[in-house]
Amino acid sequence: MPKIGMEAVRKNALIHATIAEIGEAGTLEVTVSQIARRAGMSSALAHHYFGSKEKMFLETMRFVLRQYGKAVRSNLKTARTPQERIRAITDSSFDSSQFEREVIGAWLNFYVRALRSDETRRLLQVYARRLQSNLLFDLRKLMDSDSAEMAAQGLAALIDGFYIRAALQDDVPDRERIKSMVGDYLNFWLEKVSHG
Amino acid sequence: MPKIGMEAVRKNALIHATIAEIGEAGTLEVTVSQIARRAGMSSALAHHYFGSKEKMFLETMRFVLRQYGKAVRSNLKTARTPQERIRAITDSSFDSSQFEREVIGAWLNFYVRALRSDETRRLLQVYARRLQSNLLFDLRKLMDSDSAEMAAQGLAALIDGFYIRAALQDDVPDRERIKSMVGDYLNFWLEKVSHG
Amino acid sequence: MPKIGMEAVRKNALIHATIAEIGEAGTLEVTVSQIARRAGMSSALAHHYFGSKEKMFLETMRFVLRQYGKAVRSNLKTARTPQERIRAITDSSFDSSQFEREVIGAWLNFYVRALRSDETRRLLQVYARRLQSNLLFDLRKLMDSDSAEMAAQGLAALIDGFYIRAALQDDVPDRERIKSMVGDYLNFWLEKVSHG
Amino acid sequence: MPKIGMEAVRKNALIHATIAEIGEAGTLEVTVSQIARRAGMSSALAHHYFGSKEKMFLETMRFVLRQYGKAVRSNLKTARTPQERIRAITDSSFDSSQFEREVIGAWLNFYVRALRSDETRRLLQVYARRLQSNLLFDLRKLMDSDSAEMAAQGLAALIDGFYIRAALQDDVPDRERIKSMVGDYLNFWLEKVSHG
DNA sequence: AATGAATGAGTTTTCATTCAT
DNA sequence: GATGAATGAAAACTCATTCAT
Repeated sequence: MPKIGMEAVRKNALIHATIAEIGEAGTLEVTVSQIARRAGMSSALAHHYFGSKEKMFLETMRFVLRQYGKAVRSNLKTARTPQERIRAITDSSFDSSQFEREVIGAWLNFYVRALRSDETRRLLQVYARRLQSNLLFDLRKLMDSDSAEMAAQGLAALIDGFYIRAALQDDVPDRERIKSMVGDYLNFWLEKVSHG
Repeated sequence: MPKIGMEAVRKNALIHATIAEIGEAGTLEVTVSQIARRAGMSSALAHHYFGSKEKMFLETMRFVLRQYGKAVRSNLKTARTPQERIRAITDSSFDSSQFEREVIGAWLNFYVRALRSDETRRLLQVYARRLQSNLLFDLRKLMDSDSAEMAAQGLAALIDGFYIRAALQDDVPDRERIKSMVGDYLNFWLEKVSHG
Repeated sequence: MPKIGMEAVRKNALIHATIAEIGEAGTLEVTVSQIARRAGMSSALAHHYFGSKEKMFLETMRFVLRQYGKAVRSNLKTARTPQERIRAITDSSFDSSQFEREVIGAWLNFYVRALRSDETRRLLQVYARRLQSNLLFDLRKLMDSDSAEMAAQGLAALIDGFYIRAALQDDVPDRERIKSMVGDYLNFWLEKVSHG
Repeated sequence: MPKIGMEAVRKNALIHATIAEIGEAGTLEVTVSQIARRAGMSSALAHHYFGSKEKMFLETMRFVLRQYGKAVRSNLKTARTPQERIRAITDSSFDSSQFEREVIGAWLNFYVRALRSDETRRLLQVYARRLQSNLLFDLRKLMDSDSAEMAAQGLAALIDGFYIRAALQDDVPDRERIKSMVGDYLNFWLEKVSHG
């Protein structure tokens, strides 16, 4: 077993600490010192590895997005029909790994940072578009292109909406309920295009 | 050039400057100085009138919520059937006054502040619940209570989702398109309960 | 009855408000605004009449010192023997008008201000010396000059000590007890010089 | 040029700078920046080490009280009789280390802060009571309990009075003179109870 | 590699003071 | 005479970042 370089270990620890700190502190205004302390090192070392707070947050974001990508790919493995594939994609946002308070906090953080950080926004959009095009690919097999476009937009909005409400409000349906409601929305579209 | 009755004028100017600054600067981390400068006064005066940054933001939030409440009430005036009333309520979020980039930025600011400020969260929840109960009141006339509950949750999530996407992404449907998609979602529910 | 000029009325109100504010707030860091509000006027008017906070405090100090002077003179009226005169002087510091929490607070304020304000220190010293020379005048009739000097110093220190302790500590003897202890101290000196 | 173990060094420097600044500047309204500059560092570092101005002042107070405690204990070492012990205690306040203008300024600062800071008052009272009970312990061996109580109160007031006068006035007896006058006061009491 | 030490730049907040009316 | 309006200057405090070791 090759010894893992300290760099990777440290960066990893900091990324997880960033997510944990945002989630636990319940605020996006976390300091580098807080994060570093949680990761068991000095803030100076955090800077040493990441160069800046901004870059550390970006790496954390990449990590979270990668996790999400993995969840999607994993769910897609057993999906056969287009419908199953769409469900696999939409369900991924509410997998337990994605739907933990901490991860939701991290996502919200990215959303807010994206308001002013070009790089954050770019990163977020790359993933958003990839998700959209995946959805579209399968939706188009089930309906006309215009409908597919709208269904994709609607699905994405519904997912984001449930996500943000989970972060900010109390009386929100649980994971399974949400998944089934998103599934219903997809069915609505399928029925609409078949009956219409 | 001091004049009488400036308090209302100044407070108003500061509230609008807060919204404008958040919207234009594209960040939620605005300082009192920035806002005061935009409103054409010193930061000391802003503190003089509001007491603290927190209170200034709370007042701004109340203003935005009041604006939203007005939009809802105005739209409800011509609504006759439950269906029309529901449409009136959901459409209000996408009225031009609500759907400007600056106002969306302000809303996002409140969402994020609600993460740690009890008073902000309370204020937001008061409005959210009022909205929910209004929707439920009319939805229950059209479907069973369980369905109404879910439809209300779904509508709220869809609205929030479109809202946040409008703030953060580029390729988002325009206002009218969104309104019609939210309307479609309502129709889905109405058909479901009538056919089911 | 000639109408008293507003200036005198206002100044008087501000001086009393200064004393009251220091006494009640229990701190020396009172603001001009607080004082002016208590006196029922704007802080701007306070500045109009006094020119500056410093000057307002100096006037207040003069007032308190004048009150003290009056108390001394009043007590001296009925005093016949040197001993009675000395008692009259020392007792004055503990007259009810002088020994109220508010007045003690004001005195303490002057002591502290005297640390950096030359004019305050000068004012305080003028009164202190006048008091000392009054005491000395009578003490010298009862003892040699050196003893008189020391007795005067000791009496003054004892008075100041009880005064500051009354402001800062809880378990301090009451007024009458203090008067009698100061009287005892004087008697000690008288006995010392007669027996020695 | 960072070195290890600087915390103790820096804190120490800041404590001494606090005392020096109060003493030399001749005012109690010293800023953290002034103190930090005198101690040769940035105000940020002062905050880093002490957390707040309040805490820095409290630490300084503890230091001064500790110094005073040391002086008392040192003086008590050679004291054999109750009378000698009392003298040892009362003399300690006028040891050169305690009676420097700067230290007196620091004490006065604490007195004033005690007006509003609960923790400061508590700290001050702890020491005051310890001193009182030490005095009482020995005084009771020499006189009845009531007299001992009064003698202790009188001694404390006399000490405080000389102390504050030394801080604020010019024509005050020197250290040795004061010590002997306090000693005289004790003797007065001893004679009183033996002759009375 | 790792960190304690250190700070500059910036944030909110306070307040004595000034001024037009 | 009186005040609301307004501000500059300064306060305490925070934090990302740098650096010597």
